[in-house]
Amino acid sequence: MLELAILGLLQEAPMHGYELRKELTAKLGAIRAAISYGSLYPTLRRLQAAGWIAEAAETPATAEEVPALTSRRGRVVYKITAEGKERFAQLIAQAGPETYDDTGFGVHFAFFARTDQATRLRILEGRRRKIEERREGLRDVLGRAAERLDAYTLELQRHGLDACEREVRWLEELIANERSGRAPTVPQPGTAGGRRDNNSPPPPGETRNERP
Amino acid sequence: MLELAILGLLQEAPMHGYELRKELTAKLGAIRAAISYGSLYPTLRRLQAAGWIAEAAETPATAEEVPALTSRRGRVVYKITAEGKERFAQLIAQAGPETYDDTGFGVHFAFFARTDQATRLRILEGRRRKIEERREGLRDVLGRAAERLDAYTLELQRHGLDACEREVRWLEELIANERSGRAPTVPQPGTAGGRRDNNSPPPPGETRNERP
DNA sequence: GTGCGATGTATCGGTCCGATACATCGCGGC
DNA sequence: GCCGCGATGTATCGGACCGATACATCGCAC
Repeated sequence: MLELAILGLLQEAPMHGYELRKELTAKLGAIRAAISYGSLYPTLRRLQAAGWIAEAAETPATAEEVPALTSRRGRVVYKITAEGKERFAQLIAQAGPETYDDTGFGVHFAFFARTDQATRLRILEGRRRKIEERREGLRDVLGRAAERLDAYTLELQRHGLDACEREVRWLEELIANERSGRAPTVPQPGTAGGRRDNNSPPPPGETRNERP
Repeated sequence: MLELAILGLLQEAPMHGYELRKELTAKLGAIRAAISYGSLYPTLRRLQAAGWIAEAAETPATAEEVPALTSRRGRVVYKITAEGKERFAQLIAQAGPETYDDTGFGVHFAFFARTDQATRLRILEGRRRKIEERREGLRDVLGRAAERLDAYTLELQRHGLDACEREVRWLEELIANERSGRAPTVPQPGTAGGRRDNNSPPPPGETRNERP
């Protein structure tokens, strides 16, 4: 998952580790707390070894000398390679079972702007199926095994069941949008009107994963 | 976390691994998919080595002989020890930062029936604080960084924000319940009346972690 | 009698986390 | 003038947990 997220982000701009973590946190804030450096740096090393990313020269640009002298080992900026872009396209399109768990789905969804419509639909439906299964499991427990469990455990299940039902509805709307119209935004009927002027610029417009 | 969950479950009855996994899945179904055997068995070994749990003789009960002969190595039933109960009480009462992440909170909550009220309150409030922080982070991103992100990413954040707000409300109700009255069930105003005769038997009644 | 799904124990490699360490830079306070 | 401190920045280590895999037994349907 981290691999996919890094390749996706580096496609927008070259970055060094610290920056990458911040962007990752902003983009995936809804689904996970913050990527640990203990995962990030080893993964960067792995991706570099595989040839999917490469060190970009830390451009002094138009800077005068300041030409080292003190050994210089500051930030390491990475950029994605052509092979890396292919790898990203492959990862984003193929759907294993891990594509539908909480984290996997979140990461895939976060890069839907770089995913073609058929794949988007396939992933949304797979996720819906998975959540429906979880929902049925919870209903079973709440129905059949209710008297074996204490009130707190039951309350936890109820809250989980509610979250499942809500997510299924959300997915339904996204799927409907995907099939007919286009804009990824959901109307959100409950919470009054939009809080600002519901910013949906021209729909991201099939940004493809070909080379620019 | 797994350690805490196992200790908690074995306090209800001795069990073997397979059974433990099923119970774990039923009890924690709302917060995680299913515990892997790749975690479960090593953890059982670790707990046994530490003396928190012990192998219970696989009672043939009143069974006639069938006394081995074929080397016999079937299910291994574990039971909790006195030291294990102490360990459980210690783990359940102490709150590190991991107590408030999704999994940690879920496990603690699932054993609230074995937790004293002061600790319950502390954990609920800690969790609320953490979710409020996540919520603020998402609001920031949706407010300030909105134009830098594509429509799908924004929709993901919105959905996450909604989940945060919902969980905060849920926690508020639980906290209020905990402070004044007693029953852990939340009134749930939206979804009509209870689906069955809302089974809250005598409130779990401070089941303490002393020996029975 | 045979295959097949549920029950049951177990290991291995890999991903990711949390703690920790350490170095630099800019800025405000004394 | 200089000192601390928070932000920036790279890096490693042990441990928790997962997913795949292997293998053995039992009961039952076909």
